[in-house]
Amino acid sequence: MKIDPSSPADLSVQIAAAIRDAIVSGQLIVDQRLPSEAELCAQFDVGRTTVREALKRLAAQSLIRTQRGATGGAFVNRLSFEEAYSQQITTSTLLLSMNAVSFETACEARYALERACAPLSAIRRSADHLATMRAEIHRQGQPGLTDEAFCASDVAFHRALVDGAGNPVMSYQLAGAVEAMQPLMNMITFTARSRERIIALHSRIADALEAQTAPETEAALSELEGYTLTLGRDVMARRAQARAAP
Amino acid sequence: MKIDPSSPADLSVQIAAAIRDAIVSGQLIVDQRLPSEAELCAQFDVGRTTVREALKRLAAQSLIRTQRGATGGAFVNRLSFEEAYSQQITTSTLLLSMNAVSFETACEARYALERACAPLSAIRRSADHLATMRAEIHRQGQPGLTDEAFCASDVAFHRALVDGAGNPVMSYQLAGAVEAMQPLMNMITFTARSRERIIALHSRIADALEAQTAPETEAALSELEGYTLTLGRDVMARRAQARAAP
DNA sequence: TATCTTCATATGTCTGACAATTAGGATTTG
DNA sequence: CAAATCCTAATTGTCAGACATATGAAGATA
Repeated sequence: MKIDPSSPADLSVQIAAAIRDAIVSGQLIVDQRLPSEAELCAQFDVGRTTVREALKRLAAQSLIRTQRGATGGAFVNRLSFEEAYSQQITTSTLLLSMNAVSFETACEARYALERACAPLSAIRRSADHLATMRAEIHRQGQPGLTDEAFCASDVAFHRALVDGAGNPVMSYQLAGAVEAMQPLMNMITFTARSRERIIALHSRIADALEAQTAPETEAALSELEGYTLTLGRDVMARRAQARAAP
Repeated sequence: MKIDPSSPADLSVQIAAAIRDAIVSGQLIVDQRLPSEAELCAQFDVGRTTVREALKRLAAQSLIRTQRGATGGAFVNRLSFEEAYSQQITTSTLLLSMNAVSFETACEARYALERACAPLSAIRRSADHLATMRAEIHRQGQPGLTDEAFCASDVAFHRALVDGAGNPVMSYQLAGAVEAMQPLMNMITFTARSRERIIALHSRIADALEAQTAPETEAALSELEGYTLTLGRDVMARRAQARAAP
């Protein structure tokens, strides 16, 4: 692990990159302790501030964790699925909010990915997953439910569908789609949507999964996509109209 | 934006979280300049070290960028698709290498997601995408190609398929699947695979996309999945045998 | 043996200093 | 006057040293 003090890049960036490479390439393995800050200072011939900033960069990416005290230090962190989920959700949320992604594009991606779970979920969904879905459907039907709560329940429903596929890698990959895009869509469509219709489609999905019929699940998801898309376009059109004649 | 000095959490973590929240919630918008380090020190009533570590954490997540000089400072960064791609690839790679994900699980997720692109790609793939795929197929057939180069070409081929869907959100979501899992699979199967067979399947996929027939594309992908799975199992079995009788 | 104390070690934070970079204004020069 | 140059102020990057805080381990004590 070496750095170039004459490089224009910040030293802390270079040090972080060097350590990251060592982790990714397997030179440093999970739970292994990194040298102490003082040792890293000596190794890279830099001040402690610089080493610390490099370590904070890595900590921000969940690559390491630090512990204070006598036997403390920085340790290579086992990246858990949970941490990866939440990172993906933040990244997806920002990506969508900062890049002018059209409603159509986000909607298309979200449902295409979710349909990919349908065949697996139809085979593997457990009673637990079905129970979660039914419970969320029931909650969605309760009068007086706020829009926020309905949206959260909506996310939980789709989450159960995705998790039903019993593939943690897919659940991770879809975290962004479900937990970042769904709220975004809800935010756009909540004024216009019919809860009844959504609940009916959710029920159809749950029924299809219970019957383990993948094509029907996919069909219901496609219909939900179509409905969401129509809603989105309606809202957009209304907004454009409002802007044109205020 | 407030922090709690009596909290057990590190101050720099709290400050980073406060600023992150402000960005995600839209209080700070893209390209907006954050207060200078000195101002942030005063605002949070902490030392400059602490503020700087917080800013480095955010920089590591591409949430801000910093610039030196008179009109410099920290600015809210527009998270580009490219940055998001590379973050996803690193995360996916680590997630797979650190969490004992079975070959079957990774393979299943990867092809399920890629099949989700097939219908869109069959409709939208441009001549460019087809040309890329054909070029990669040609390269894959050249004798003397190293395993690394074959793997890279393999990734490029699948990447073109995914990009052919013309949906940047899907391309982003699939970056991890293609660029992290594909190399992993190649690493496992390269000793046993038949390049001819893979090339034949790639050609079948390219033909199907050229003819814009989604089902045939999906079928070819499924066959590729099946072949990859068989290979993986063979290799695993051979390894187990080698361990049992060395 | 069980509990308490002390200590060494490590990270977390603060202060002050200086270096490096950069934009913009002031000054000099043709 | 215009252009080039220099100067200056603002800002981040790095460093050194100090102290605060947390924590495990060894030693002292009941």
